[in-house]
Amino acid sequence: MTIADTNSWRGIQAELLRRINEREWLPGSLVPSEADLAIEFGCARATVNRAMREMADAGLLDRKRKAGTRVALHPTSRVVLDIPIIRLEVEQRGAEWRYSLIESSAEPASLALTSRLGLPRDSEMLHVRSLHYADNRPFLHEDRWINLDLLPHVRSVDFSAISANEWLIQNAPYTAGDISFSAMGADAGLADLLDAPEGAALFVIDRITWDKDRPVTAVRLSYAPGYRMNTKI
Amino acid sequence: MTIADTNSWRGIQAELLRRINEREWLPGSLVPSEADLAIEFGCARATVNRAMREMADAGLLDRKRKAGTRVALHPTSRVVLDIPIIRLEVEQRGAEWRYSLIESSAEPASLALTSRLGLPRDSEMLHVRSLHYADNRPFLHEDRWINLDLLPHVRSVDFSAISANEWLIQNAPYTAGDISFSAMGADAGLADLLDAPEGAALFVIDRITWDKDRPVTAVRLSYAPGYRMNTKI
DNA sequence: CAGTGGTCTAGACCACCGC
DNA sequence: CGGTGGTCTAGACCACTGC
Repeated sequence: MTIADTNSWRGIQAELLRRINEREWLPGSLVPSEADLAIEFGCARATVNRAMREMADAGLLDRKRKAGTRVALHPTSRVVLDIPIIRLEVEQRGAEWRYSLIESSAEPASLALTSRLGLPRDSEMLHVRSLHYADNRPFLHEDRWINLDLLPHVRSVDFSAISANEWLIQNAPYTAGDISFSAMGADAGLADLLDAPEGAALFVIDRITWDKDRPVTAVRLSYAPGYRMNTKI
Repeated sequence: MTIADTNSWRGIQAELLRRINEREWLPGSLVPSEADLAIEFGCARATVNRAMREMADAGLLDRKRKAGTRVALHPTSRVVLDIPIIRLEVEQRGAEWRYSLIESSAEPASLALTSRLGLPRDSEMLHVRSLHYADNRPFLHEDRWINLDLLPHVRSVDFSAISANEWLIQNAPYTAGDISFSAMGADAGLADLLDAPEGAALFVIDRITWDKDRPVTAVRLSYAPGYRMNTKI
């Protein structure tokens, strides 16, 4: 009974998921050791490990050496978001992408920004603001600051021909990033640009990327009203 | 040269990441086969596979049998969000969590909802609305519909003693879910509940969970203004 | 100390698919 | 056909940690 269809790691994982979902293994309870499960399923321990490691990564199992493996008490759902290049995001929605540069100029960055990035105060950064359109309707406003120390040659890039979003992804690798999602009311300027009423609720993504502790770019994406970011668990 | 610090899979992965980040391997280019890399690093092929599989999962590499492994052309950044129980989310912020039930009653669900869930029209569902507080200030409004066909005994649960959020996580397993994030202006009712001005921009999470194609629950979480959801890449 | 998970190995077979 | 990644095995050593 409860024989996995196959003794592949996927089959074993499915069986383990079933036991958790059907409350055969209760939250918080200790589950058999890898070695025991390997015997039960008639496979190598590495195969059981492969199945269980993913479940532990996903937060479904808590594993500790010597203490063994337990079914997680508070299974936090883990959501994976893919954040593509904006052009591709628009095109994947079946819309025509268009892009328009508003402003690109080197300016001293605000104290709030430089301190957040760990740069000297009054550092000069390249400030690029642009609008992305989907089928000729404003889709999002991209407000970006680029670290000129790290990318000096960015001064000569023509951001009316390629979006900063796309240029950076192709030319400025990063090793880490902070992202936050929030909602914000549109101020007068944004409302005008996005063709929305002032105060309209906008979905906002703030992102800072780093290349080994050196900041690359800080960007705020403000989506036109009605935008939804969808995914599955 | 370019010797990995160790021949552990993490060391190898770090070295591969370095080669990609430093443009030693260009986007779109073919990288050596697992077997060749195993020889180069002096380790087993499985160890190289372990390192590369994660990078492929993360979208950094494109792998195909026979065709080999290439550096991804459009590295879409993949973001992982952990969505915990609301009580824990509040407590992790160092605030005191409090909860208050607004309403819990069985009602026929709207046509929009039943069709979305694939239930017969006018199906009766349990409608639970409640407020979560952080340090006595409104934190979020939870507006939930629960499938009474799937969970008939939920009628007798006292949702003034335990939040629907927490009860469901502990008692109603699911196998899949759809999530969407958006921004919404507060209507009069929400504004009043969340102690916010009418029209204030709210961060909203809509989630539907399924247990093998049967809907479990649909919920909308409307966060009080100022909420940010943070994560790292 | 001893049991558990974390990792690595050397080898093997297979599925896929470009050639 | 043959090269590549996907997976599985049997075994091994080790790190961690509860007892």
